[in-house]
Amino acid sequence: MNIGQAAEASGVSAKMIRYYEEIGLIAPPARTGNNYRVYGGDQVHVLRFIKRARSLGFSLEETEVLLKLWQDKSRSSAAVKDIATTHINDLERRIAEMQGMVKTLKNLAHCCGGDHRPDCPILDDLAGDTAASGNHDTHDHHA
Amino acid sequence: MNIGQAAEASGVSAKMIRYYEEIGLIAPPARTGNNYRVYGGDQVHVLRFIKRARSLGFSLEETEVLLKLWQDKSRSSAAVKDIATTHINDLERRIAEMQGMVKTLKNLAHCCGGDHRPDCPILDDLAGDTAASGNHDTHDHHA
DNA sequence: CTTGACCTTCCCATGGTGGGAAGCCTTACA
DNA sequence: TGTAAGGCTTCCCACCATGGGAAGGTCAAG
Repeated sequence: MNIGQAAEASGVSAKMIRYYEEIGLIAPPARTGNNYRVYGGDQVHVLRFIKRARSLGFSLEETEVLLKLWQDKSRSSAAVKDIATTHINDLERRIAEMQGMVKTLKNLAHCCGGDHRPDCPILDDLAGDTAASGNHDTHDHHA
Repeated sequence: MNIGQAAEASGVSAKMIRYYEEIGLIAPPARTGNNYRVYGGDQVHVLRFIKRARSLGFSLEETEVLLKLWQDKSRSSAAVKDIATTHINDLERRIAEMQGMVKTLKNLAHCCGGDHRPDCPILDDLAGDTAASGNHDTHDHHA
């Protein structure tokens, strides 16, 4: 199985497969006489593992640890759970952060006319002219 | 006002101020005889604008557009609102994506014993041995 | 034998940010 | 006056993952 087939079978691009090898995430595969990489079912399985971990938002670093745990038959599931819960917390922190942004932006957008006139509380907020004053230099020439 | 003071006054690091200048986000400031950058209140205002936009998750590209709109006294607030709502949608899409990850992970973590034994549905899922079997440890562990 | 589809390595780009080196300038203090 | 500290300048490198593409080797089918 060449790298192209392995990519197709795993859903990981050939580019990334080479990269994962380069950074030591996966072992260098065998090579044919023409220097082509050759992969087997096991390697594809590993690649799919990586792909799935990435799709759940684990970093490559975390993925590497998970991969080692997966291959370590005497692991404790607690170690895996630790990584997962840490990652969940991280995700939830980022979600909350973004939700804060959304909330603020929705507020601002709600107050913005969205018309042909220049008056815009969104820009006022960005500029630091918070609602209190409300009077940036505008309304000089408006409709 | 040197770059250090401008950084302090705006909350944007000196490093970033130079970078923003390099990519054309802000205009090159005047220089003193010793080649030091000199900033005034206006520039600091611009930097604070950028800082605020970044803190709301706008990309530098979006920030550049917003900055131009801010400085265009004849803008229409609709243009600003468009950018904001697009950004809100983008944020909400990413939030939903991460929430999906969290949901899956919580499920898996909930089913994981988190003990000294190796059986771990999280790894099973990553490995693709998911639902079909489902018989990891079905046995009761003090979950 | 040619054509096209692979494979190889190598370099570059992205988005934002930080780190740090080498060298100049200014200020303060002994 | 000498020196030390700290600020400024430019320049290069690093991160995290991923993609793009060039230059060249190789293989299979027509």
